[in-house]
Amino acid sequence: MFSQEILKGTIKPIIIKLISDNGRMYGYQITQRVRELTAGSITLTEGALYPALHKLVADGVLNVETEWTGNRERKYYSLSKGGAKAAAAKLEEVGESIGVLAELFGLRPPACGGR
Amino acid sequence: MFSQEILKGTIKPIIIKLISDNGRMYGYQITQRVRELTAGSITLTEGALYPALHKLVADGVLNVETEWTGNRERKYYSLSKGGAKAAAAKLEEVGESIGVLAELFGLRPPACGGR
DNA sequence: AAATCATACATAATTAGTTTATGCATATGA
DNA sequence: TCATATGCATAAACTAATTATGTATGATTT
Repeated sequence: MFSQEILKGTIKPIIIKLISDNGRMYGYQITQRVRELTAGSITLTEGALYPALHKLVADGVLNVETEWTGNRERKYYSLSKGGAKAAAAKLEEVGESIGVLAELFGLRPPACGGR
Repeated sequence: MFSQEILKGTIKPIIIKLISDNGRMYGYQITQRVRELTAGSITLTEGALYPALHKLVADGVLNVETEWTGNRERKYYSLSKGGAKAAAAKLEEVGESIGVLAELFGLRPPACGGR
């Protein structure tokens, strides 16, 4: 069982990670992809997702382009030029942080040669 | 650089982990131990720590005993009888969650034989 | 002697982030 | 026709953390 409380503070990094990997994505797609990648463990709610996306745009990290497929609106997000550097730094920071937590909680078997 | 935002939602599990490992600890000691174990990466602020401790007591997870060493007050916390089971479950949940995040962020080299 | 730091507790106001609930709109399948 | 899926969005309520204080003692530094 995934602990949703751990998710706090990770939504923006998750968005950045997915967009970094896929070039550009739209909101609904992000929720589906996260569900897929985590085998249902993580569910991003709209109430958390959309404000986070808007904030990333406001902060200049992401760009938005609105497109219409048939009669349906989609807002594609991608890393802004300036945002790409910030995003990479952020991801590294998050990686380190997760590593620290993993170690603190004894989740890194030393035999495995932790990174 | 550790991202404090990742810390959100992990304070109570961290407390539980340390007390599980050490039997009983007092607040200030927990802050010092966490700093030590994480080589300064994680700093628990009092404003987050004490309310969390009080809540764990209120929830019946922890017991408190007040002691005096010289003229200084210490409140030792330990797992309550009922809390031990809940604590173990919580720690497993957190372990899984960190694992899911690690995988999502690509922090688990498959060569290492993910868990 | 005074100031600063370490130990040790605590709370209150503010800020931030999430959940829950709701809303709009189109398309599809039961 | 009603539920489900797609796709966006926001607002109220809740939870949790930061920041800023506050009390008090002991040790160390200036």
